[in-house]
Amino acid sequence: MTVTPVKPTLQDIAEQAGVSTATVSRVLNDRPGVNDDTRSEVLRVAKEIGYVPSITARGLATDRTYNLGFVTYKRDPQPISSYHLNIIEGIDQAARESGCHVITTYVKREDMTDLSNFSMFREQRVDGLILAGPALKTSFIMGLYNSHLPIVLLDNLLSGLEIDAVVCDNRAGTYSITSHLIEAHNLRRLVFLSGPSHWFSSKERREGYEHAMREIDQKPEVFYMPDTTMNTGYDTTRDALKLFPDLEGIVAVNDASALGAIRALKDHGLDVPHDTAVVGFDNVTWGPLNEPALTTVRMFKREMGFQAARRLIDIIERSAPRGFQLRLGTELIIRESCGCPREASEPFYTDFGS
Amino acid sequence: MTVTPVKPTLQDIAEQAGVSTATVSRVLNDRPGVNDDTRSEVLRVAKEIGYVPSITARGLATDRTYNLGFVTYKRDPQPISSYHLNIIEGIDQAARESGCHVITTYVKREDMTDLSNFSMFREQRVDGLILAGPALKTSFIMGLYNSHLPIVLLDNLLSGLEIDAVVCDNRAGTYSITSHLIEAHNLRRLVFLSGPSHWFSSKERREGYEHAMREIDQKPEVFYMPDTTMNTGYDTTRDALKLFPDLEGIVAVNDASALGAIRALKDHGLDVPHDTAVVGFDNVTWGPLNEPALTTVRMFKREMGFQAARRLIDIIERSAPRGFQLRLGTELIIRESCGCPREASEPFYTDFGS
DNA sequence: AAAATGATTGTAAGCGTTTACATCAGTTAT
DNA sequence: ATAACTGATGTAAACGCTTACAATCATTTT
Repeated sequence: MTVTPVKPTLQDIAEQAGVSTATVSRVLNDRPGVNDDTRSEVLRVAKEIGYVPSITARGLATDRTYNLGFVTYKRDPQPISSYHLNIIEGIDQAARESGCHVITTYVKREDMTDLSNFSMFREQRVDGLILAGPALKTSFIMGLYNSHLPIVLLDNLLSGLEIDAVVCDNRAGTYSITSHLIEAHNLRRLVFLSGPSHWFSSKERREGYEHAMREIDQKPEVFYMPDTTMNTGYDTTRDALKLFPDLEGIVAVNDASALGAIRALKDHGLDVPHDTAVVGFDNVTWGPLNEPALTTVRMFKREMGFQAARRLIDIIERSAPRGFQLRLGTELIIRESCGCPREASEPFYTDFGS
Repeated sequence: MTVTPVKPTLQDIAEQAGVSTATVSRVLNDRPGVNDDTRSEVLRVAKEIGYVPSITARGLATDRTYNLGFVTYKRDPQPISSYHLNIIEGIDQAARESGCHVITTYVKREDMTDLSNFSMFREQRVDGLILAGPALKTSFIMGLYNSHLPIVLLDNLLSGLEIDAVVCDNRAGTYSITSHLIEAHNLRRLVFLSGPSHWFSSKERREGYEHAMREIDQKPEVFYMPDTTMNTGYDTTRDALKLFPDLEGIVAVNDASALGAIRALKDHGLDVPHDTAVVGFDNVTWGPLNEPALTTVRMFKREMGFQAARRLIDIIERSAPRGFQLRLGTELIIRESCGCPREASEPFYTDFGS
C-alpha cells in the first residue's frame, strides 16, 4: 500500500491541481482572495494525496516553532510535583486549539544559574514560555524576560514589572479558610506555616491569614519554612508545638505541608481536628483520602494553565499588549480536618489511576 | 544593550571569520576535514557574537525535528495520572543528553479513532514517539506503527510484532507479592483485582498471581475491572466481599485500586490488614501515607522512561534494528497493608510539594 | 472607447541550515 | 617536470513553506 512513503508537499498539490504553490498556501491558510472553485479543488487534492504540512518548513518561513514551553522547577530527589499535572492539562488544551504543542521541561537549581545552559530552549525551540511556580529564581526569570521571548508567569508574579502572569486570589483564599476556622469552629490561636518569605504566593497567603487574625485582634504567628514539602511541614509543626503548646489550629500554605502537619500532630499524640485543626491550600488529589480528609482551598489549576497558554498565544500571534495580570478566584473545600463533620463522600479523582 | 535583537546566523559567522558557511557548518557539527586554526577561529567568532543554531532550519535541512513525543491516555474527568510523572522525568533526561526535547500530549478516547486527528503530531512534530500505558487502543498504536514513525511502547507490548517496548517484570512482581502474603502471613484465600483482560500489564500481573496460587493448590479468583481507578477498586471489592465473605486478602493490579479496596473493606467494617490484607502494584507516592501504609511492588518508572527514550533515540539516529524488548525488574516494598509491622518511617517523597 | 478598478493567480525571493560536488594548493610519486 | 593524490575550503542546490510584488483579465467608471 504505502510503497513510497514519501511525504507529499505543497508542490505536489500545486502540480496536481494545476495552480501555483502560492495559491495552495493561501488556501491552506484560509486566506482571502482565492476563487471558490480553485479553493475546493486544492482542498480536494490535498485530501486525496494525504497532505500534511511540514511544521518545520512553515516555521522557518514564518519564524515560529508553533511550540510552547512549559518550565517548572524540580528539586532532587523529590519527584516532579503532580501539582503541575492539572496545569499542563489546561495548557495542552489551549495549545491544541491554536495548533501548538507543548514542550515541557524541569529545571533544577543548577540549571538556573546560567541562561546559556538553557539556550536551546530559549533561542529556538519555542515561541514563548510559561514559567510556573514560586521556586524559579528571579534572576532566571529576568534573564528570560530580557531576552524578549514572550513569557507568562503562572502562580507567580514579579512586582513592578510589565510581565504577564496568571495567579489565583491567594489572599482571599487563606482569608476565607482562616475565617472559617475562626467563625465556624470558634478557634483563635492559629499559626501559619509559610513558604519562603520571598515566594509570591506564600506572601499573599500569609497576608490573607494575617488579615483574618487581625479582625479578631489576635496576633498572627508565622513560621517560615525553607520549602513547602510534607517533610518540612512535619518538622515545622514540631517546632510550632514547642512554642505554642496551646495551639488550636494550623493554617498551612499548601496541602503538602498541611499533611505533614497532621502527621506531626498525630505523632505528638494530638487528635486532628479535635485537638488541633489543620487546613491547607491547593486541593491536591490526596486530600480526600487523608484521615481526616483535608479541608483546603481549591485553586483552579486547569483553568490557570489554560488561561496562561491563551495569553501566551495572544502575545505571540497578535503581539497583544504586555503586562496583563489575571487573577482567578478560589473555592473553599470543606472536609474534616477543620473540624466539620464528614460529608457524603466524593468520588475519588485520584491522579494515579493509570 | 540589545539594540538590535537580531539573531546571528551561520552566515554572520562565515563573514566575520572570512570563511564559507559550509566550513562553519562543519565546525559546528564537529565534522573532520577542517584546519585547526580555522576551526578555532570559527568557534571564537561564534561565541563572540552569541550564535545559537536555528533548530528549525537545521530540521528542515536534515529532516528531523529533534523532538520526541510522549503520548499517553487521559480519561475525562479523571486528571492526568501522576503515574506518568516519573516516566517523564526519565524521558526528559535521556532526551536532553541527546539534544532533544519532549513534547507531551494526552489523548482521549475519541482522539484515537482517527489517526488524522493526530496528524500534526504524527507527521511533523517529532522524530519518534513513546506511547505509554495500557489504555491506548491497539488500532491507534498499529496505525502509528504502520506510518513508519519510530515508536517505542512503555509498559505495554503488542505481541507478535517487531515493535520496541520497555516493560517491567509484571509476573515476577505479583508472584513475589502474592507469595509474600502466602508465606509470611499464611494467607490462602486471595483474590486478584485485574484491569481489563486485554491490557498487557494486567494480564501479566494476573499470571504472576495465578502462578503463586497454583503453587499452593488454591483456585485463583480474578475480578476484571473496566478500569483501574480507585473508585472501581472500591466497587469491585464490595462485589468480591459478597462472593467471598471469608476473603483473606486482595492482590490488586495497581495501587489505585488497592487503595480503593482498603476503603471498601474499612467501610464494610473490616480491619486492614488484620481481617483482610491488601497489596498493590506501582508504588505511588501516597502509598506510605495511607493508613495502613501500602505494601506494593515498585516499578522503576524513571528508569523505564529513560530507557525508552534512549531506545527511541537509537532508532532515530542510528536506525538501530527494531523490535527490542527491554524488561526491567521490580522491587517488593513491604509496608503495613500486608500485615507486616510498621517500619521506621521513610521520608515523605510526596509528589505534591509546592 | 479609454481608463481605472478589483479579483484572482503566478513569480520568485527568501527563511537558516546541510551537503554533494567542485576547486585549489600543496605534496608525493613517477 | 608531470601526474596523481590529499587536505582544506568554497559553491550552490536543496529542504518545504510564506509572501511581497507583478501580471492577467473581467468589470466598471468616465
